[in-house]
This record gives sequence, C-alpha cells and structure tokens, in this order.
Amino acid sequence: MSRADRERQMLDMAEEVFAERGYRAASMEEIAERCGVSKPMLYEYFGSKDGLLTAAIDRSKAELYEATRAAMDRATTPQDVVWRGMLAYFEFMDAHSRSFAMLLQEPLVATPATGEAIEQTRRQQSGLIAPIIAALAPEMPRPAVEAYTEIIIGACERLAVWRLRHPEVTAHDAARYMTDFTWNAMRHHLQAPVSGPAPAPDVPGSEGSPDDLTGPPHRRS
Amino acid sequence: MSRADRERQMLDMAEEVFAERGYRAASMEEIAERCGVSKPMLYEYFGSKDGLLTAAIDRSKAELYEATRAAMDRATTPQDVVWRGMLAYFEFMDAHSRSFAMLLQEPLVATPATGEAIEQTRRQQSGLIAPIIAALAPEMPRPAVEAYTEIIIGACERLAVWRLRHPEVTAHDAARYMTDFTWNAMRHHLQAPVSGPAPAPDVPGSEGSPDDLTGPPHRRS
DNA sequence: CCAGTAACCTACTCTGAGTAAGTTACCACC
DNA sequence: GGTGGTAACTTACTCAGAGTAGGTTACTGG
Repeated sequence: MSRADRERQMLDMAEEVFAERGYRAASMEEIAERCGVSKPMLYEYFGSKDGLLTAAIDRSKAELYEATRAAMDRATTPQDVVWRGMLAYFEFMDAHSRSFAMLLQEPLVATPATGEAIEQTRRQQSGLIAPIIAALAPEMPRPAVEAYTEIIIGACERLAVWRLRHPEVTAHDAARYMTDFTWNAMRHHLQAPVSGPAPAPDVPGSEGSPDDLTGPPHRRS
Repeated sequence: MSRADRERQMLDMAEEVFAERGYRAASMEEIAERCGVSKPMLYEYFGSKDGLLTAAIDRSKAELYEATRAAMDRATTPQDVVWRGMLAYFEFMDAHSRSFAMLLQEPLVATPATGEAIEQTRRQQSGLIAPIIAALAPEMPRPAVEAYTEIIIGACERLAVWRLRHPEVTAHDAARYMTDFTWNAMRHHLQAPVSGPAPAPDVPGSEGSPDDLTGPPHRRS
C-alpha cells in the first residue's frame, strides 16, 4: 500500500477509535489492528500517540475549515456570510460526528506546553471570522476584533457540544441562534448600519428563513 | 491528620500537579509524595486518577460558582448583574490560575460516557445565567434561553483561554468585551427596553466605566 | 541473480495505574 | 495496664499499554 494511502487509512482508524473510546482508553494496538498492520508502523508514521491524535485533529479541522469557507464563498451579503458560515459549521458537525468527537479532545494535547502546532490551527480558525468583523466594523480596534472572534468561536463550540444532549435542536436552529446573537451584538458597531432584523438567508426558499428568535424556534427537519 | 484535612490537602496537591504537568504527565506517585503519604491512600480517598481529577475540578468549579454568585448578589440593576458576574469570573481566573489550568482539562474526563456528574455541574453553571436571561426576556422560549446560556458560557471560557496568550488584556477588559457583546445581543429581546448603551458598572469610581467599545480598550491595571 | 531499500513484523523494555495483604497507632473499655 | 477493635497508613506486588531494537520479507533497478 502506498505511503499516502496508508497514512489516510491510519488517520481514519485513529479517528474512529479515538471517537469511540476517548483518547485515554484508545490503544495504539487496536488502531494498528484495524489497519491490519502492527504497532510500530503507527510510530513510524506519527511518532507517538500524541502525534497521531494531533494529526487526526488537524485533518478534521482542515476539513471543517474548508467546508465553512466554501459555504461562505457562496454568500452575497454580509449577513449571508454569517448565516451560511454558521449553518455549514453545524451541518458539518452533524455529518462528521466522529471528527467532532475528536475535536473535543483537543485540550488533551493542548494542555501541556504543547501549543506550537495548535497555535497555527487556532490562527486559521480565527482567520475565517476576524476579517469579517473587521470588514463590518472597520473602526473597531484590533484587540476588540480579536476578542469578539474568540467569543464567537467559543460560543459555536459550546453550542455544538450542547446539541449533543439536545438532538431535537437542528443545525438550522443552532445556526439561527448563533446568527441572531452575534448579529445583534455586532450591529451597534457597524460602520454603515445594515437594515432589517437579524440576518436572513436569502437563498431561495429551501432552507427556511430565520425570522425573529422570539418565535417558536423548533422546526424539525 | 483528620480525614477532612487530608482530603483537602490531597486536592490541593492534585490541583498543583495537574496544573503543572497536565493530566497525562501527572503521576499519582508524585501527588502522593507531595502529600507525604503513599499511593494507595489516594485510591482510598478518590478511587482512581479520574476520580481525583473530577473531585479537584468539582471543588474549583464550586469556588468559581460561589465567587461569581456572590459578586452578582451585590448588584443593583440587571446590567450591573451582568457586569459584576463577568468581572468576577475573569478575576477569579486571574487569582486562581491553577484551578483554571485544571478546569481546562475537563474534556478529558468528560469525553468517555462519563457525563453523569459533569451533567450536574453543567446545570449549576447554567443555573447562574439562564434565570437572568429569562428574567430580562420573559417572552423568549425556553430552548432559546438555554441556547443563549450555552453561547455565553462558551464565549467566556474561550475568552479566558485567549487571555492566557494575551496577558495585556486585563480581567476588566475581558469583562467589558463580554458584557458589551452579550448586552447588545440581548437588548432586542428585552421586555422593557433598558436605556443607555452597553451596561456600565455603577460602582463608585474605583473600577472605571466600560464606555463604548470602539474606544481604546486597554487600560493596564 | 543480486544489491539496496521501503514496508513491515516479532519480541522485547519500562513506566505508571491500580491492588492485596499486611503493619502501626490510637482509642475505648474493663 | 493489658486487650480487642478499627482507622490510617505502608510495602510489594500485577498488569496494561506506550514506545523501541533489531530483524525479515518483498519488490525494484541494474
């Protein structure tokens, strides 16, 4: 098997096992078995258990990033960027629950003084949101933009975790909560105030329109 | 040494070691040594390494909860509740960096199907915020209140982590970012709209007033 | 047919979680 | 002032699983 294919396979299996058992309970032996190879191979490719987890997380993050970015690219208005980005984010989590379960384990590898590669990923994540805020509110000082960016990322993550225990809340609902929340929070900082209430997706029909949040929020898909 | 004292001591040392080394690298042996006892004692008291971490986290959370609640109790207006709560939260993180480092490790113990006790802690955390939102916006449906609560908690956590790499951002700054953000997000849902811009602390002088966020946000303490 | 090398394996070591089976220290009670 | 009882503690293990040393197969170009 080619090196690249083997690597992909190993990451697939690692993702599976880490998601099923959690980092601690996952054994390198088991991951190796599922790949049909022996343990030292994993060490050859990834150096350590941490290395394997990190690589798997990095890949998932990249996919998530890509999915979100692609969705945002299709948007027309600023509101639409926010809405599509949020929706894509939550839909990705639904579609890739294994990746999601793994992303939750990031603190594991981040907590020692390991932060090197994490730093880069973090910057990538922020890189998606910060420019939007900066564009919408050009007068806002840099630190405030950064802080708001972190606030939004943290909020998304926590809301995604919360959804695990609330399966009745659709990705659509979650995206609406986030969009509504952040949009209202931001609008006082907008340079050229945008009309209308919370941003509505202007994609024709299909996705429904997130009207005012005080209305009943549950619309089962 | 009395059982209660010993337990306290063990939790203190565990907190120290977990914070210094991270969960993985922390060894039960070392924690025991620092307590001047042998390993089986730790197992007698806490059952397992997980148990010890969980107990330590629970204690820290309780302290954080208590500090925040106490601060909120001293508030007069709804805005003031939000402001004081946020400020107390970030100040606690500054003052108890060890607890904080440990709280970050929670996912470790939460990721398997361990969520039982975590659930309770989570509810406690939410219990501080949800009632405020519900009081401010009585028309808001329950699920939306819950979602907003999670959004705010997630935002706070992430902002606290972000501050680790940005020591120039004071607790005061962070509280102001959060207060400004959430207040603006909420005001469109307020039953009886509150006047004024983002909430300002009406504590006489000492703490400074978080005026408009577009102003320079850094005020070194 | 024979290097040379890439992919892979067997068979270990070693650290650290968790435990079994004791030992000491102290107290109540007669 | 010994004696049963028990709480607090220890030594000395087992055992799983991360990580490694050193060899074996299998395919390539010459």
